[in-house]
Formats: sequence, structure tokens, C-alpha cells
Amino acid sequence: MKRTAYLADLTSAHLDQTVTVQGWVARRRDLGKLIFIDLRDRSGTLQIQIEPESPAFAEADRMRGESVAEFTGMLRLRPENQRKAGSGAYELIADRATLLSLAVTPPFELSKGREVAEDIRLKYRYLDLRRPEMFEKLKMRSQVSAAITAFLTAEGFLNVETPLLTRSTPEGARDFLVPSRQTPGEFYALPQSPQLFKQLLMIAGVDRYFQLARCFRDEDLRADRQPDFTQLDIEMSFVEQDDILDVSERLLRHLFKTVLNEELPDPFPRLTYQQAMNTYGSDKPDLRFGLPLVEVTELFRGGAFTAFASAPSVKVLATSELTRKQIDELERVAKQNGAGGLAWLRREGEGFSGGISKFVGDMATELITRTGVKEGGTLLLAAGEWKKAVTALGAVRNALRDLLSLATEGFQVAWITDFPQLNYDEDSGTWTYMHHPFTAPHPNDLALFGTERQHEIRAQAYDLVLNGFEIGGGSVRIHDPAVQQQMFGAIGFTPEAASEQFGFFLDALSFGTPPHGGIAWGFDRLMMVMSGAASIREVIAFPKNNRGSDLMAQAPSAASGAQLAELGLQVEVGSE
RNA sequence: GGUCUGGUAGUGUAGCGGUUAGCAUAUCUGCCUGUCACGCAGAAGGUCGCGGGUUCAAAUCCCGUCCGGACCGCCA
Repeated sequence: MKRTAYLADLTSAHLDQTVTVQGWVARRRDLGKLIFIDLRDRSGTLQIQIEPESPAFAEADRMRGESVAEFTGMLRLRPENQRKAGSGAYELIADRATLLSLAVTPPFELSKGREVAEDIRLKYRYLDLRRPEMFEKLKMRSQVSAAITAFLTAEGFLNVETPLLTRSTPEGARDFLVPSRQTPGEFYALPQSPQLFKQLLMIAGVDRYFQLARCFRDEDLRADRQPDFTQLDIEMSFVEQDDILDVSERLLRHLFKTVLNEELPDPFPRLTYQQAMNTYGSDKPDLRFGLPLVEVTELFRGGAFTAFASAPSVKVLATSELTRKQIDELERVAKQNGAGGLAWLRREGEGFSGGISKFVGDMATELITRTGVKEGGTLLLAAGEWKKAVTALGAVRNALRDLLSLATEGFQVAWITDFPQLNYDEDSGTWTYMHHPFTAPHPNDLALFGTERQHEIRAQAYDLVLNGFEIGGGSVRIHDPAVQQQMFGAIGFTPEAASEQFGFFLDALSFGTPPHGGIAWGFDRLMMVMSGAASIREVIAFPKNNRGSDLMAQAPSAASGAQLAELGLQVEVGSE
């Protein structure tokens, strides 16, 4: 029999009517003769009452936790002193019960939820997803996805799909390869992003494109990274950077308003890359708390503390009183993030004790003034080459956030702009692109190409940062072939090499390319932050663990000899 | 590749040289007609991840390994 309604949709209109409900047995309370069952479906729960004389009794008596059941009976208002909110105001007096599917004892108690080890939840993901908390995340994701589609469609964007089986191009990440059966020895690559395709769509005249695109990168995982993930990919023609930022802002404000009823600022704050790094030690600063890095390089220059005396950069963080153990832990963080060490000082009156205090005698007053450190408070200092020093202290800043619960409630969004166009790779001694090789440099900086100041070239590239997570990034693209040549030249691509690797794309650029640019949002990350989840896995229906394996489906798995033969492949498994 | 951290009944945990390996919950049985984390009584359930070592004695200490998790490298 068809169910009357979802459990949470039963209202006073159904009161004293015969209704049929279906769902899972969330809990069973057997009082001997009288049985109560809490039935759960995706909408909520409803208490079912089975009286001992009821024809439903024998069937209900067989039901166990997580079994699927159907009940028909009269919907009643609960006794007044027992009513709860929503469907908790009602109960169903069953006169017919059907056990649709008896469940074996589940491997974990669904009601324990969060307390259960994640690998067990992942192995039995379909059970984990029965938990209301998990269902709510799936639901929110679907709502955001629908809102994105509606908003961008209304703005004139076209949703276009791009291939998943495509060509490997030398971009940033490692590709996942798919062997070709029809041409043995050749491989497709799964796209790291639809980057080239979306630019080709601009060349094709689509003008405004978006797609919720699956992307694949074969790199090590993190709490906010999966090997296959979803990107909201956007590209627009005949626009400048501010046009792209404007659409992005309006879209994000719309999503937060409609889905979370949260107001985001208009406009979003903007920080340049330089400002973000210098002040917060990160290109994705968490702006839910202050704690800026303070500049003290010249205070220590030529001083008694030799480690700092000639350092290009010395930065300091002022925080509350910390224990030695906490400082040791923070030093570990600093070292893991590239610092040689983490110096510290404790304010005592108008001077300092502990740590490197014997070196700071005459600069104590100036340190106190600049940092505003309170009595008993701690200063944490890192020195070195500017980027190393600020990065290490930026990591310490985030560690302090976690240690002292500094982050405020809610959402803090910002644009990070003016990223460097080029990055010097110390290991290989070569220049590389920071964003991607088609990113347009700032027009005012073009003259710096090929000079020793080319690291100062600013790109028309920007990241969208939310609560310390990079949730989006994009750029204006190069549409001038001469600039493209300069860019390839800077990163050591000869015209031949460029043509070999991006030939079809460079051909396309030569046939009339509009000025264009775009952005890609990490959709999973956005959902993670919006839903307050601690990991990206919480907002993906069937995620992979930290080692890239799907504990439920047990992927990846070995291929059979026949499959390999058909593909012309042989496998050598790592022998030492 | 590296750093840190964990692995004890189905689940969550205590124990950290000598315990019958404890507790909670789930499971099973009995009792119970207004419960709602129902209650009460009882039962069953553990190669203490795996291998080696130290010791009279190892869940406990040491080494290795496997499996989780966080981070660094990596991820335009």
C-alpha cells in the first residue's frame, strides 16, 4: 500500500484518519505487552504504538533495529504531557504492521553517529547516510547545487558538459590515466579541471559558461582534498577581473542567504597576496580572528641575538600566557612549516623573561608597544627569508586558533588578489607559473618579463577564501598571442615545446579569441564550510579515505589478466 | 618520502609489567500496558591489529610491520 506521507509531513489534517507510513525501525521500546517503535524516514521520525490486542502485534514483535517496516493505523494526538515538536505531537496506533525487510544487527549504533570510528562509518556508508545529520548534508548540497544552476541560468550562463576521457596536459597535478583498448599503449587522462575546454567554449562564442564538473588529481589526500572532486566551473567573455568577482560575490551571497539565511558582506573584503602573506602568513587567511603578524626585523638587525641579527625578515605574534609544553608544540608546527625554530618571550612587567629574553634587554619597550602583549603574555618569533618566516608563523597562528579557540562563529569571506605571475622553484632552479600558464599578467607589469624583477609581476589571478579555506580561484586569461609567447618564454617553454603540449589549444587561440576569464570553486570544500563539517568526506556521499581507497567498494582493486591483456598492459608490482 | 597520533568484545572506552582484561551500549533470554537513551534480572560475546624481542611474567616495555587519522612535501 502506498504511504500517505513522509513522517514529518503528517499534520493535523491527518489526525484521526487512517494513514500508512513506511520507514526504518530507529528504536524499539518493548514494555512487555505494549510496543513502541520509532519509525524513521528521510524526513524525520514518528512513534508507532502497537497494542497487545492489535493484529499488528505479532509482526511488530519480530521487528529489529534498522528493519524496514510499514504500518497502517489511526494517527492520534499524543497525550498532552507527552507531545513534542513536529511529528512528535502525533503517534500512529497501528492495526496493521508489515515487516518489509528484517535487518541483521548493524555494525555500529546509528544513534552514536559521530563517536564511531570513521573507517567503520565509511565501510558501511549506506548505514551512516541513514543518520539525519548525514542526510541533511546531502540535502543541503543538493539545494546549493540547484540554487547555483538557477542563479547562473538566470544570469545567462550556459551549462555545458566537457569530456571526462581526455588528453593529458602538463598541468600542475599528476593525472589519472585510462588505458585505451582501441589504441594499445595510449592513454586518456581524466581532467584535472575543464580549464582548456572552458576557454575553448569562450573561443567558440558561448560567452557565459558554467558546469558542476567532476575533476581528478592524483595527489596525496588531506581533510579537505579528494582525488575525485566537484568544481563549480565558470568562464565569461568580454569581461575584466571585477566582472568575474562581481558575479561570484552575488552568487555566494545568494547561496548563503537562501540556504543558510546568512548575510555575507557587500562587497567582499579584498586583500592582496602581499598583504595576506605579510599580515597573516597565509594566502588563505582565516579572518575569523585577528592575531596579525607584527614586523620587527630592524629591531633585531645587528643585535646580540645572532640568529635574528642578519635575518631578512623577523615577525612576531603576541598571544596570551602559554605553557612550555604548548610552546614546544607550536615550535614543532613552526619547524614543520619551514622555520628553523620558534623563539619566545614572556612579558614580565616592562621586560621579558624566558626564551630569548637575555637578548632583548633594550628593545623590550619597543616590542611591548608594537605587539601590545599583555602582562604574562607570550611573544612568538620566527625569522628567515620573508616568505618562509611568514608562512611558518602563519601556521603557528592557525595552531593558536585551534589551541585557544580563537575563531568566532559564522563566516568570514575575502578575496585574495594580485598573486605573483611567476614562482621560482628552488629545487629545479626554474621559473614556473603560479596559477596556470594562460593567466594574464597585470598590464602595468608586462615590462618586467625577462628582467630580474620578474618575480614581482602580478597576475590577474584571485582566490576566494572562506574561514581559512581556499574555496575558489581563477584568473583573467591571456588572449594576446604576444603576451602568451612572453609567458611561455618566462617559464622556459620554447614555441616548439608549447606547440607540442598545447598545440590544439594554441591553434584555437589564433582564430579569434575574446578577452575572457573565469573562476572555479571547490564545491565540496564550500559545502564543507557551509555545513560546518570537519572534513570534505562528510559532504560527499561515497568518499575515499586518506589513502585514496573506498573502504566500502574496496577500490582500487586489481585488474584481471584478461582485462590487462585486452589493454596491452603488463603490471609490475613494486619489487625492491 | 617525512613528522605527529591512535589500534583492547559489534560499537565506544578503562586498564599501561602479575586483574578471572573492567565499564557503557548494542545483541540474546525472561519480566514489565504510556515508553520516548523505557526499566529490571540474567546470558553470551575478547588470538588486547600482526610478527619478533626483553622478562620468571607483556594488552602493558622495545623493534619491525599492517591499518586508521592530522599535518609537511605534493595539490596550476
